[in-house]
Amino acid sequence: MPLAKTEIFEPVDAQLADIAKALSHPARINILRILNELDSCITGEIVDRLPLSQSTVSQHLKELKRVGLIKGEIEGPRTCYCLDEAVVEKTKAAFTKLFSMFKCCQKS
Amino acid sequence: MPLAKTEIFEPVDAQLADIAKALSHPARINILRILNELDSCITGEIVDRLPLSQSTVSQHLKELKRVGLIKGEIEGPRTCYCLDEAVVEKTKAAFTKLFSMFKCCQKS
DNA sequence: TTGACTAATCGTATATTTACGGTGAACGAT
DNA sequence: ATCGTTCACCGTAAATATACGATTAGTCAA
Repeated sequence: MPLAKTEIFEPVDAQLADIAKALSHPARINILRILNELDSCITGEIVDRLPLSQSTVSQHLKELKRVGLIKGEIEGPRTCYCLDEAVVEKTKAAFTKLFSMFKCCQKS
Repeated sequence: MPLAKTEIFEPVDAQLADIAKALSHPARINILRILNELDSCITGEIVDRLPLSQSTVSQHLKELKRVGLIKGEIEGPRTCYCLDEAVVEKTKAAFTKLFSMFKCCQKS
């Protein structure tokens, strides 16, 4: 992109778009499912469950951490990841609010 | 990306990621809000309301149309866009399902 | 038919994303 | 102190995304 015109838009929309971007790769959604299932686990476990290299998985984890959906705690030579429940709930609320805006979603 | 490894993942996750991608730009969320407010309108009206060029807006409309969230009907020299309510509702349901999966979202 | 208008598409430039192998820092065990 | 393990990060390559101006196809009015 020649220029990130993101600042020009409403902060609400920019934030929603930013989280949507974090969810815009199946591997990252998969990671969220894994962390939800296991409560918490180390990078290697996630790598084992995904058809991606260690470095690629690490990048996806970084992106999820960037928007706050997950948090990582260093435990010796490992890093233990888990969902940030507060952020997950906030994100759910944000999407719920977005969709509740639509007239067609208010009928039902 | 060297190779789109998207096919390797669960279809459910791939579809969710795909729609999230469509929502991953503030301009596109803005367009959805505009269409929801006006019920339907032509490209020019959307261009007037966004700080982007006509061709850029047209690209964003194309992306939203790609995932089905909006539909465009040619009316003479204009194209009239509106939300595809069925798809919007399905999308809402898909996100609701995703978030209802999380343990932390089941407490409340 | 000509001319004005609308909007999709093309071509282009730049930024970002995705993916990988490799490196190195940090830790724990020997 | 050395060695193996783990994983974040670097560099790199290729694909996509974002933005714009210019072009083109289509329609309608004069």
